Amino acid sequence: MGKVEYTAASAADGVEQAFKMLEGRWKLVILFHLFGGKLARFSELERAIPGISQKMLIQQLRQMEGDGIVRRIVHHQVPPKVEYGLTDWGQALCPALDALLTWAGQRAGAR
Amino acid sequence: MGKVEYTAASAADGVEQAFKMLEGRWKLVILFHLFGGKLARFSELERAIPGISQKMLIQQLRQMEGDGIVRRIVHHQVPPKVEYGLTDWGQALCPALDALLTWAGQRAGAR
DNA sequence: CTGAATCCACCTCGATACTG
DNA sequence: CAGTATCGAGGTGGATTCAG
Repeated sequence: MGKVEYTAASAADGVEQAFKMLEGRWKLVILFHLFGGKLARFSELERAIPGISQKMLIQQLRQMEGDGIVRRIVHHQVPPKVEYGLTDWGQALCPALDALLTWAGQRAGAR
Repeated sequence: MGKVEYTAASAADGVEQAFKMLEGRWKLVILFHLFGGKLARFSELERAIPGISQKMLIQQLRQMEGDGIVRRIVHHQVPPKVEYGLTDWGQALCPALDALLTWAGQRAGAR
């Protein structure tokens, strides 16, 4: 494929869209609980993330599902059982988040 | 250097703090206009970023200044002249933002 | 030119209670 | 267990006006 030139504006656009998908009080926290291909049930996440409400949990999950980051696995049975995991594209977030973590860490070292 | 173990919670914490510094409707856009060590005056940024208000511009700049991402260079003269640029730490953001851009790009390729 | 100060509409989030 | 419904407080961004 051809080389692509990014203007400041278009690059900002791309990153901004990516950012929007990860914005929200709880998305990152949820994401980290799902990294490594781990699956978690709704109630497991609820317990694993102190302070989150059901409303927020389901809302953030739904949005990320809509963005193609998270996948939802429904087991038709009683009592209901639903598991959440990352899509391949969701897993691909790791390096980016790692870079951010590195950046955050550089602050302490720099002063 | 020593190997560091991150729990899901602590990693989320670090990235979340980093994220908070970049959150906001305009910060990324501003950042991209400052990458590469470029300096820009207040009014230049205002013109370069259509749709932003003075309030937002100064607000986002101040916050990033407080976070140590942006530096403010004041030239004492009339008429007033103030330039903005990135700190070294701010420049170090590039790889992280690049990773995010890559990730965003992978979506189109995957489907 | 740079920036501070108001006023206001909107959206997000939290708490609570309820349903299949 | 998994999710929905509703209400209200607070924050955020936008427009406008004023000041050094």
